[in-house]
Amino acid sequence: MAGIKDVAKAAGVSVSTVSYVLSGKRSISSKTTGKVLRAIDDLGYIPDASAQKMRGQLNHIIAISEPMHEGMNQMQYSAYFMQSAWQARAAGYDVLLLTGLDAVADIERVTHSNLVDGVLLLDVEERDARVAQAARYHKPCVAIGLPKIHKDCACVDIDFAKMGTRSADRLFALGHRQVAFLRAQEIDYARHAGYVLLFREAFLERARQIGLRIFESGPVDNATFDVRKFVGDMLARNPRPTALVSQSGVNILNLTVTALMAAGLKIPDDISVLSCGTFLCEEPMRRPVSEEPFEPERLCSIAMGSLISAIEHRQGIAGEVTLIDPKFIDRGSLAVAPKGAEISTSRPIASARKSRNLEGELMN
Amino acid sequence: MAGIKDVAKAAGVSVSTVSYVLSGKRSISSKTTGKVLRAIDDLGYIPDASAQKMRGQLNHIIAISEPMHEGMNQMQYSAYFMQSAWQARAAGYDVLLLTGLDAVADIERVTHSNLVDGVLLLDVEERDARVAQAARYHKPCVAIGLPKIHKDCACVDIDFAKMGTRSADRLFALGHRQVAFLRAQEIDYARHAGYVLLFREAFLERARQIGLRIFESGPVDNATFDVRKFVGDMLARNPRPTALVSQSGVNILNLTVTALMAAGLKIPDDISVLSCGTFLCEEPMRRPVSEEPFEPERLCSIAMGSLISAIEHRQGIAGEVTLIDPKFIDRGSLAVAPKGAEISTSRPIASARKSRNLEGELMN
DNA sequence: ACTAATAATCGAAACGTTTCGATTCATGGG
DNA sequence: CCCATGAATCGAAACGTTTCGATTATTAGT
Repeated sequence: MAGIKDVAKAAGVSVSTVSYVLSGKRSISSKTTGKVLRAIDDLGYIPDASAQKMRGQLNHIIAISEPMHEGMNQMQYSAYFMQSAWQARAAGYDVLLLTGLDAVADIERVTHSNLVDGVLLLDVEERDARVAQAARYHKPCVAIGLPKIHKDCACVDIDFAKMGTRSADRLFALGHRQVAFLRAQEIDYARHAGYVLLFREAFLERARQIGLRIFESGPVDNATFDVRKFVGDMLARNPRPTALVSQSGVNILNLTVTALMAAGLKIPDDISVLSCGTFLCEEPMRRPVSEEPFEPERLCSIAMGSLISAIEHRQGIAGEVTLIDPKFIDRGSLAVAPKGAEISTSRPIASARKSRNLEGELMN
Repeated sequence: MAGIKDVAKAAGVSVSTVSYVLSGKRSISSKTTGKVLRAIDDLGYIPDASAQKMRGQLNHIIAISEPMHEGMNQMQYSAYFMQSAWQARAAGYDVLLLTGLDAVADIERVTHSNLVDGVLLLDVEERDARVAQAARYHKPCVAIGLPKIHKDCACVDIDFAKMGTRSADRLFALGHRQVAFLRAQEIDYARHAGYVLLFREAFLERARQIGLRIFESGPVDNATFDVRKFVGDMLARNPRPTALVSQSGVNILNLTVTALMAAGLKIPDDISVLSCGTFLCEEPMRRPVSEEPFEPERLCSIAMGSLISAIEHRQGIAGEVTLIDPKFIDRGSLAVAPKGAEISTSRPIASARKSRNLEGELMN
């Protein structure tokens, strides 16, 4: 393998001259520059990354920590990871993936051994050890997510609390007063995934404040959840909910939507549906559903940007929190609450076209 | 950051003694060993990876190359990648992901700059530049896949040619003579994905040899493929195919199976279904289908094993080819060819009456 | 008690860069 | 013609390890 010495020899100059040609930190005559560049090209010289790093140069490597855990949503998982990798690459950084179960140890290993320039934390939970221990890394560190303890780590996330408040308000403004709430998977609450908890809490709290009556689903498990029962119970209520807010994954939501339609309800005329803190690939949905989505691309872009800026300007970012406004995607599954449904369940739901027409006329 | 000098000072020994304690390459008295280990622990010392690498030590980093390309199957993509990362980690290696579009340049960069100890190539195509250029890397390199030119690179893959032959034989042995063949996505043939071509070629060739009549689908595009037409055309043939071999993805296959069942055909009594070179997540399938699957886990395990062995024993593996026997998963969708169907299509297809009606409908 | 072997430890060179300070050479102002 | 300035280049130190050869301390064999 050709080293800088070989280049120097081939070009008939000293080692330091070659280095200065490459870094441009001192002026070099154009004649010499030419000779050196030609030699570099001839020999296919590429500087040794380790030697450079030893001299305090940047590696242009970023560690991404995403420990594998059970019930992990593969799609969602790779969405964040791929986005981050892509963003990093666009900025000239390579990505070292850490999936080990003892994440803190892994991060400490790669930072202390000076293998990476910075760290990005994915899939962080409400009480995340990786974030809590960030001070130990001695390298810039950014998390996507907002754990309780985050004073030693920069955090970037969607403002899920605002999302909860806003969703309650949104339905209220449309006249809904009875709202069904479909929980996320139980396992996500159990592992204290921040976004799940933040949204639910804020949503329920706001609902209470403004007088939205909530019918919350039982625990959800993708494999065993009984959608028919949930929908049955929901429609049996009096007064019947006129809107459904879902935190659940695309599969369960799709089944639920299908069941609602099978029960003769039209979306959004008879029932509004809103999915929050989710990532609906359009494809498998029976009917498009409006949502306040995850935004892996935007989040990763912001996080990676601030991480790289911290790295390159060698300035700390510990404790910085960036919450971005949730976005609303209108797929037409939200509408004004139907008048009839609030008063009594003994009326036909929507099975008859007439009744809906009548309602429509009455509302004019 | 504590360095080896600090440890030496704290333990009251020389730098080289500390190094020997760590590497165990010379005998050190247990008293000294104790002092040194305590100092290391106190200071939280972790050796600088760059300095070690400069002395010719291994990095324990493996580059995984998986260029992003259009129409990439996210699920399948991450399956291989995650498996590899997992296997690497289990062997004490971290993983550097290269997704850039100019893959050869990226690999050359990380190998020449001595950033990684070896390279794993994923998603390789029949004429894969990364494999063809493997000689330039000067580091051990293993590909999952078997391109035409592979003399400078070790290759690990399922024996898709054997899979093709065996599938033809399997159906023949069950008495099938008329077989429909559902192609993979056109884009996969177009980019010369090796497995797709190898399987199809071997399957069709063997079919010709033993006298299997093949009805091949038109070009498939996940977004636009007309499943109804394909199934309609297939059932309209005389004699009607008694088996379906599919190279297509799970979505199209599922639709096809659904259409077949809707047409009144029972699987496997009226028609056998076999999926080859696929990765059927059970969940979304309307009916389980027997398959000769991809085996990401096995493949990655073998590939990573031989890569790491080459790295650690510093011995070349260029040109080594490992083809593993395809596996057959019986999900009960294969059966002996129905007697009637072979002779004439004027006979009822299934045991039932409405099948003719449906045939008629489909032909409209 | 003396030598030979072995165990334990140390000092210094080497790995491939970057960068500081020193040196040389040309240029222009007085 | 001399000195000061700046451009172009060089030599050597430094980064944090590993490892070689040398040195000293210990043990065993006679």
